[in-house]
Amino acid sequence: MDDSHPEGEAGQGALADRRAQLVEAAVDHVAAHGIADLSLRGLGAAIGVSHRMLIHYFGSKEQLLVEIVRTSERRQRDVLSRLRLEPGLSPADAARLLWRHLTDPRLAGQERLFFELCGHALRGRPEAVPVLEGLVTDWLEPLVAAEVGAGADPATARNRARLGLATVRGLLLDLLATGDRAGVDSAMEEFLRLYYGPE
Amino acid sequence: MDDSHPEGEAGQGALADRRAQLVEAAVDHVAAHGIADLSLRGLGAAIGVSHRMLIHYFGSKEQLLVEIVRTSERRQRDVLSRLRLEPGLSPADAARLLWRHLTDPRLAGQERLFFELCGHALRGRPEAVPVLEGLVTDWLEPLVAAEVGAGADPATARNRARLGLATVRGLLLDLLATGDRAGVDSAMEEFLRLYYGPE
DNA sequence: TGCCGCATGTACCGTGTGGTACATGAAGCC
DNA sequence: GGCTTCATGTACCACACGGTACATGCGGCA
Repeated sequence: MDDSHPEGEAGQGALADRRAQLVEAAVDHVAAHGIADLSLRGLGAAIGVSHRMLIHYFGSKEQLLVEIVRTSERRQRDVLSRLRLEPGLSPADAARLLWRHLTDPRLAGQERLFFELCGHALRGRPEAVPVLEGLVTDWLEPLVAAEVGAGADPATARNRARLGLATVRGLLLDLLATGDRAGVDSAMEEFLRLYYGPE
Repeated sequence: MDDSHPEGEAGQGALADRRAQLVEAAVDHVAAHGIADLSLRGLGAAIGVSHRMLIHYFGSKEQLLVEIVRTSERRQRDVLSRLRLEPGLSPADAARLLWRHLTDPRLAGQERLFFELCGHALRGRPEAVPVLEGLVTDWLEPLVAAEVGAGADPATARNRARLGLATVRGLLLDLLATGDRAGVDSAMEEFLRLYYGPE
């Protein structure tokens, strides 16, 4: 068979639906088992298709990986967008809420995948490189806005935002590595004290 | 040939010397090219031996990886131990010096390898798992000691140390991902201001 | 010299991989 | 009913991998 493959960009046919469904299942599997030694056969067996079908729908493993990374990034952003902040919240409490969401054990697989992708991206693995570009810039803009809104001058706001992002990432890595939730939470509280002042 | 392989633990024969020499070359190569898709053949070709020899000296690829990780961790610790601090230095200046050392571009490959190994370790890859154990604990002790020495009570010292470690890691990841040295340095300065107070 | 032990190379094996050719079978359409 | 179209499965290919068997050659040593 030709397998003359379908639309180059996103379409809305049943075919695109099936693609989306497969990539969702793939991201679930990858978040649980890692992306490093993913094989089309193993993935297919796990999500109930033959590896032949994965090639059929995505053209190549490389393309599949690209889609997986894209979807994983989208999920990461969704974590933030699902966070509904009540208007009356202090900045420190808003940060606490965000931290609690990020460290939800149900997200652990996704967070592990994030750090795994960072490792691959730092090595120039093409499907993961886009992660690097969004790694800081994507998150900086809203954080800077929050800082400016809280009264910081733009230069300081940028530094503070970048610092906050880095600290959250570092503590998240600590948490995933050690599992010491109490210890990491305490360190985060210490940070919030330094960052927003006591009380 | 039998290849009845040599000492189970470190010895001092010429054989152990050759092993050490090979693993040093291997770490160099891995720091430059990543460990994810390392193959015995590729590594052998890069460092001038046949893949047969790597099996001969290390027994298996897995054992080689273990040695590579061990040596890479030792190098990481050496970065710290080579740092000679003059006694008169303020804590903030000592931190600045450490930061400058850690972000030396010549260490970039090593730092990338560190994050790459974190990713593998978080997935339970056996050769990398030891990284997780030392990831926080190894560094916490000296940092806590420094904090206590600077007058913090033990509980606060622990939180501050953990926070400092996480922030450094997060900013290091930012630097490797974006290459924006000036931006990351500014964020670090902001952190030092919060952490040690102005001036 | 003749032997031996060890380091190294070459050729090979079985396996798992990404990817392809071809078969099959069900749905739609005239 | 006969035809096409498409999704899916099966069988296969070439390749690179980790690992092994065997050959070769060099240094010490009696």
